[in-house]
Amino acid sequence: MGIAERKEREKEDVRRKILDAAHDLFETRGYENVTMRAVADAIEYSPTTIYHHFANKEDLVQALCFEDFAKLSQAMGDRPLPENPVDRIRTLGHAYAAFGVANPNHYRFMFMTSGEWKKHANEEGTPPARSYAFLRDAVEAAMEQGYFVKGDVDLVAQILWSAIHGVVSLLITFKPEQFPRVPPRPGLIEASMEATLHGLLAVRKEK
Amino acid sequence: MGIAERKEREKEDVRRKILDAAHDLFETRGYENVTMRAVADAIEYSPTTIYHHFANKEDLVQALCFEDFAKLSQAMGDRPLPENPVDRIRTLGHAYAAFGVANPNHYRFMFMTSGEWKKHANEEGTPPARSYAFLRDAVEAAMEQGYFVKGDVDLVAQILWSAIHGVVSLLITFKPEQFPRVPPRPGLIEASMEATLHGLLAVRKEK
DNA sequence: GAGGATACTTAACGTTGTTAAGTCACAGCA
DNA sequence: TGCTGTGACTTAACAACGTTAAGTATCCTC
Repeated sequence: MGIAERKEREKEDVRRKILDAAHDLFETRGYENVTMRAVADAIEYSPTTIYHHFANKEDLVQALCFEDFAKLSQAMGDRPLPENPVDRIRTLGHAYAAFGVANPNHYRFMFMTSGEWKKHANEEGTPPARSYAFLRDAVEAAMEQGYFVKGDVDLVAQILWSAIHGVVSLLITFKPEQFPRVPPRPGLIEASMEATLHGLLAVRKEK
Repeated sequence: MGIAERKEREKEDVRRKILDAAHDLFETRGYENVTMRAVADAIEYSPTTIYHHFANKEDLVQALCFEDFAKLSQAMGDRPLPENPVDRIRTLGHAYAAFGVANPNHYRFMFMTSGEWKKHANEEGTPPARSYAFLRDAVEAAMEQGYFVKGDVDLVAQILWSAIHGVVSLLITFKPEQFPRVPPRPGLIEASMEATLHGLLAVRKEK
């Protein structure tokens, strides 16, 4: 009885088309220009069709977002990670920043807009949680091996996350010429990460 | 001939009413619920009236934004700033973070959405530029007095800005229970600022 | 071939930002 | 005092948005 499977597959195809078209629009026209009608036009279906595959726009955009989180955690995990935990944090940070700068519209939606869908971001196994786990593990190792002062692993992971997120989000929010007074300095990403890492290293002199 | 002045004043009053109503809506209902009609309802005028005071919604919201930037730079400058430049950076950071956490919707619009209006953010004398100047001056002093390694003042200022911005923006984007795996650790703001400052201090041990 | 499920479309609703056209009060001049 | 014009404001409408009720068409099942 392959008929049900074929129908399933055809329905899945349309769903895929919708997601791909939405992804494209997202990237080329930005979030505010991803309208249900535009997506429908792109795949040559009526707007109503989308509602047979997604409950509403938020639902569609959440599905898109989870796919992007999966891409992010893949980008963070695919190249071989250094043994040294501090170097590992550096590598992860670079992959994270590169993803954000290369996909500003997706990054904006993933990390810079609130939404009910983020309700499940903290559940183990979801893409956001997996991305965070990469960082957390490295921080834990860095503490165990004496690179960082032993302490609250999540606090340190959040410090590192917010530092790199701060740079990325400023870079994609303000065009270079819109930065207050001075465009972003070249090497800001690296310099910010190095400063934060240095600040966390165990051997340091108090002010 | 006080008539022209009185008319001027009356027009200014309506403009003020619009801005105040929009400000309130912004705070209580969030950006997406600030509609021209809602603002008009709040001040008991027709929606069209707003267009006699502002070119369009973006223009209105830009005016709102510049006012908020003025409040921010006031919040950063009103309490007496410590002499010690590193302490001054701490104080400025706290004021900045407190403003962001207390006014998430305004903060979101000021620092987390791109817009043509930000075109003028880099011009000297504008509120955004003034806020940045506070930080930059402190960094410059910290370098001259030997607290920070002498180098690119703007780079260091941008590192500090992005660090504190990263924390604030994550805090107002993700509800505590939406953080990946673990809610924001208490003291994250302070810990992040201290880590960054330590990382920038002149006396430090390389890894 | 009848019945029914399922994928899709048409047409509409209410809401949004925005604007063309019109009203109305009042200052300035005769 | 009455005419005139300016300018603040309103009414009514437009197109585009997200969303949905109702209808059509296609194809599997019996």
